[in-house]
Amino acid sequence: MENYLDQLNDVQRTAVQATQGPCLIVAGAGSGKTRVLTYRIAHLLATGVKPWNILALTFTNKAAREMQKRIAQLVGEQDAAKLTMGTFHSIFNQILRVEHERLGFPSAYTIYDTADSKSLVKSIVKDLRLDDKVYKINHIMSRISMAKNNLVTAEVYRTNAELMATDNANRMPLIGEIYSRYVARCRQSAAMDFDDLLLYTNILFRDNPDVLDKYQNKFKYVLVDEYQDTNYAQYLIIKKLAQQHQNICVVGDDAQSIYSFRGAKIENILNFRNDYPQCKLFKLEQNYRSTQNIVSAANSLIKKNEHQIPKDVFSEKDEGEPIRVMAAMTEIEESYNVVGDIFAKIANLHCHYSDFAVLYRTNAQSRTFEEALRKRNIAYKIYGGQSFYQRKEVKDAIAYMRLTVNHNDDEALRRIINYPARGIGETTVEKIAHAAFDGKCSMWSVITNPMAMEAIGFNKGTTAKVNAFIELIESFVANVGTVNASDMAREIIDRAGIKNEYQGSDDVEDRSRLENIEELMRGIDDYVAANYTESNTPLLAGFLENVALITDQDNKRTEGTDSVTLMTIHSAKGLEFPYVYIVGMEEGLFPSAMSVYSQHELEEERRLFYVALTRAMQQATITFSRSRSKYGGARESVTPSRFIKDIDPQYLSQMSSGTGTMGRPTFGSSSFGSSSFGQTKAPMGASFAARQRLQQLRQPSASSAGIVPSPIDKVRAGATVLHSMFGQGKVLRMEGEADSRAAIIFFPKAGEKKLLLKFAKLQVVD
DNA sequence: GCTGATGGCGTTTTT
DNA sequence: CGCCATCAGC
Repeated sequence: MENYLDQLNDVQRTAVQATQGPCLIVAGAGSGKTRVLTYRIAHLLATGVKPWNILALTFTNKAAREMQKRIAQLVGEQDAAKLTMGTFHSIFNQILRVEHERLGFPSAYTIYDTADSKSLVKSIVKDLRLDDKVYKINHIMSRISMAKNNLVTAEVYRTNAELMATDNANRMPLIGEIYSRYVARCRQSAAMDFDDLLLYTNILFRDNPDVLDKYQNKFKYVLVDEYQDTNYAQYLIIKKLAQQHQNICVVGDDAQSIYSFRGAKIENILNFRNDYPQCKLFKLEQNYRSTQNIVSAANSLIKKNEHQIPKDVFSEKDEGEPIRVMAAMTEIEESYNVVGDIFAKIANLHCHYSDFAVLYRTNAQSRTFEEALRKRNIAYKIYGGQSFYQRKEVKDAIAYMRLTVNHNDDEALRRIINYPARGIGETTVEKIAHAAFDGKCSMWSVITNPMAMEAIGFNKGTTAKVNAFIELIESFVANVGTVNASDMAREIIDRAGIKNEYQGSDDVEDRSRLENIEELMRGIDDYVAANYTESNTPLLAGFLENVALITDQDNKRTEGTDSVTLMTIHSAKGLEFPYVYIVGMEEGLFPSAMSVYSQHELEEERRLFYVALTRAMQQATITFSRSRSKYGGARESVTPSRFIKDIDPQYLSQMSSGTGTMGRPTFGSSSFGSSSFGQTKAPMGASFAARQRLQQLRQPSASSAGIVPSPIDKVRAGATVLHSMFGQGKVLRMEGEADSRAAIIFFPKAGEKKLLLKFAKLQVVD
């Protein structure tokens, strides 16, 4: 502990020691950002600052946990546990639970997740009898979210000329109205969405100077990680909290700001020095992660951006290899090249599967790589996709718990009032919802109010069914304040009969649903175990307080297994791998986003590419396929990424282009991918290209020499070939075994034809 | 209520 | 091209 300062380089050490006053730490990729942050906190503690006076904010639970762990190693569990450390949302959620009265919310308010919000917006659009084809739910949600992130309340929204003009131009003049109703319905349901946690914190501090003062004095030292990712609401909270003591330290890297689509404002970090003119600026420029070549290549790329804090990231590691650029004819070949390369490295270099990462722009791009990895029996894990808490069965179970704790939670009620099916149909639910709307109350208040129910005029059967539902929930309520969360949750699951839906089925899906419910129960058990003391019985309400803020980003089940990582570049931020493949790099990072970038978007795409490159420690490989077009299909007139040419060529490999499938592409000229297949109607051109493609499949390119594509891929590629060869023919489906299949092709003039495919050799059968 | 057809639409993701 | 949501129809 006493020599912890020796474990830092000069800049890091000064940054750690500059504890007083505002401080901006610009941390280049791989420069030991987390290290500085944790040591800084340790140093604060060592110099006598009390742990409860320190607030440290992160963006993900994972980052918070990681930091907590590392601080505990430095200063011990005791002190580390007394720090206020966590995500923005979780910390301000905690504060709002305490100060709820100031905002007129009950302390057991529900947190609506994205699905709840979406369903609420949908129901409002329906109430207003608007066309949901015009009023696109996702668009409305992002407008509302954007407004909240910028602290624009519904009233302000509706009086803001610019916002209204935009909505009018988009033929959605009533978004302001939807926003108002959304806010009202959330209130009636005693619910906050994710954005509300930040918005209401701002309102709390704005309207209650005494409360603000209390927290300003509690948090004498404020530290923020990933500052480049803060949005306006977060920015303002931090600013207010730090106003009195001015001990605000933000850490981040403007070159890694890649979340503007969800409200992040790179300006926050760029303008920090304007907000705090006396701020001390530290630049962590030594990269401890990557070879010189990777660092230089990344620098040469990011240098092209106008808006940035200039810095000179350098590495003292070996020069290392140049960045490899590999082109392939098809995405299948691309994945074979990459996987073949991984395979060869594992065989030759004695490295592990977990040393490799395949990074792409969109989740959909993982498919071909998954298949290629499976063919080779290489273990892989794929990040992204549905998270545990978003699964239907888990959400259903939690909805029961939510409704038990907060009766007014309309979204929970809607979800389970007829689940498992108890004969309460949609019509009934809509009638209740309307009555709730008219009465400005929650749906629960309607169904538990005999007069209201009478007024709607349900028949006996329906009334009985609704009453049975009420009784079920009421029976939980009796115990929810005394029985511990585990037992309570078990009682709810059993009595609600959720498991019956899946029990006894031998469908794998149903099995996994049961397992997920068990997993949820174990999670609640863990919560109880972690919070149990003699004087404190952890209740269900306590578990629910945070459950919406939990994600399973770092899943225990996949952690530690030796496997290749497949993920989007976005989710790779903060990680590092010896070998990184940045794949699918044609047409920029996002296949359909050709030449649509505004200057800002272009710079963010460049930063994204920068993030991808700087994940690599030993070697980075960029690959792209010449056949990928916007939505599948075969098209050859694809320009290679405009971003590859932003890298200084001296850091790129000059690979042999002997096979025509490898090597550095020719930039800026039509010689690359000049054949116009897919656009042409000339069958000869198409079949020439198709023959070429077949050639590719028969003769694997240099990097994949010795690797024979599996029959399935040949057939799959075969389908593409067929499509190309016969021009207007449409491959309807494939039949038969992998190595000998039939392709059913529909020809507009000749009708259906069956073609036999044997190892990609074609034979017309019918 | 469930199933098949049909049509529309399509980044990145944490909380 | 495929996946999803939605809806008609049993």
